[in-house]
Amino acid sequence: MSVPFNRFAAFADLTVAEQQALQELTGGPRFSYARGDAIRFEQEPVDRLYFLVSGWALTCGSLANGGRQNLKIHLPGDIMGAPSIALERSAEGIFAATDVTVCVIPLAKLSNVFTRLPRLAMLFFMAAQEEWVILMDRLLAAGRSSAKEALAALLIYLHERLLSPDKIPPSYFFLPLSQADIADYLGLHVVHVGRMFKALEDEGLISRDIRAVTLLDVERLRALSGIPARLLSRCASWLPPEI
Amino acid sequence: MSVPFNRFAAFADLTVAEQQALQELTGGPRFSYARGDAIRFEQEPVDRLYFLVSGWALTCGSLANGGRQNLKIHLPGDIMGAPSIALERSAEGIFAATDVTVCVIPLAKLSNVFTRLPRLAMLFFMAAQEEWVILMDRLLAAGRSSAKEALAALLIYLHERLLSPDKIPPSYFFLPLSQADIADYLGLHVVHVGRMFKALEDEGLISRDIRAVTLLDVERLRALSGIPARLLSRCASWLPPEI
DNA sequence: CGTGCACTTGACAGCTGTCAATGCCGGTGG
DNA sequence: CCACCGGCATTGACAGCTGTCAAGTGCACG
Repeated sequence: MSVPFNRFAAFADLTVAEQQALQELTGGPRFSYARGDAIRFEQEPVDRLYFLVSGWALTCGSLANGGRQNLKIHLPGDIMGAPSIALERSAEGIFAATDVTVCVIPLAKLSNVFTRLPRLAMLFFMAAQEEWVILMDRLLAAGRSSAKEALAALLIYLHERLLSPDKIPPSYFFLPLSQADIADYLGLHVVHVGRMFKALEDEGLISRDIRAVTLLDVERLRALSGIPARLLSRCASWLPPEI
Repeated sequence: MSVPFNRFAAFADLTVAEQQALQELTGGPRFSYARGDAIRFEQEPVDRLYFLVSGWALTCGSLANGGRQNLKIHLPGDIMGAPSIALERSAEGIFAATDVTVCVIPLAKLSNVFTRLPRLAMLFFMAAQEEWVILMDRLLAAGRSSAKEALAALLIYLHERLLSPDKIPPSYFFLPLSQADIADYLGLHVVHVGRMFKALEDEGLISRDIRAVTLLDVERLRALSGIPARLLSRCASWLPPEI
């Protein structure tokens, strides 16, 4: 069972050679981690990427004063660890939010793809830019929204990401993150995350189960978050030619 | 007079072909904008990048509730507008913080570089990842720091960026941003930015002039910010071969 | 049945937002 | 040369959101 690179297919229909190259990148041996384990710490030397095969993972940064923040929630099919390839030592740690399986991608293999398949290289570049936009929306939510709006933005974001594999929006979805995880994601404190969950529930926007949530009014939640829906570029005319 | 791509040279020594390609990318006609002008609005179609030849510019995002945030401060030599190449319509606006000169880079030219020069393509990819790390540090500063710490982080960031061209740290530097600009950058409000400037001044960490600032104790400011210094990867062994 | 983790609730403090008034400075026009 | 004006920075008072601390509940697990 292989996990698709949904992200790249969103930008363009992949050629056979490109699909094969991605298969090869993510075809290496699998490694398992238990919930809470570190997949990579901060300040480690950088020589690889990680492909998340199953489970949820968190990319996490920390501050000298002890503050930490979850920067990205990874779902199966995500590539992890890319931001640090520009650095001597990794800036972000990667942790298993549930039990996970990952596959290691040596950076030399990535270079090989850039050399052989320019169009795929451009898709990697575009995916990196998309990540910047996602983080930009995070910064907007953190800096210019209330805690409740930021939580709404997180729920909408997860809703959209979980929607993509089969195009059926699961307004009920599994949410294996603890409130502490979410607090670290939103830059809030655990107690306040609990208050905001309760506020959204009291307003009839969501309902909650054990480690799961139902969005009762997606559009009202989206409006509350204030983040516009982003439409990905598809088959741009300026992409490098297929090989 | 040409403005160098300092960023790429930081990752590897460029070949003649790579230098020529960059010259060509940034060799197009210049356009001038006055302080405050929009270079590109949000929600515009995306078919180009911008190269900042002179002056300071701001990349800015906005929220449905009217909140806006400056996401990136651009100095001469920066490429602007890249994040939106993954999108149908631009997510970020670009504005002139001072009078500026820019050069337009059609995306087709960028694709051409990816096709011809895989190693340079990888350097573009690494630069994109570096931008993510910078934004990640922003998010840490916004979410897990006090307003004073976040302002210290901004001053340290500018100090390091202004240092790079000639390696002489100008602890006194020109700061052409208004307090309103800085408030939008930090996710604070103008009045509070003024309070924090005054606090840093009262503590002997900085002194201020008209649109300029002096860092009186860089190391204490850095410690206050809590952001570690990042060491860029240089001449990584896994880079694609030179052409 | 005891332990530990996660979540909930309440009270209170503090940081930051908000509003309003003032002052400074440069530019403009008479 | 002087008066006026707009943009920007400063200051003060106050409110509100979020942080902080502490205690209590419920559930999973051994």
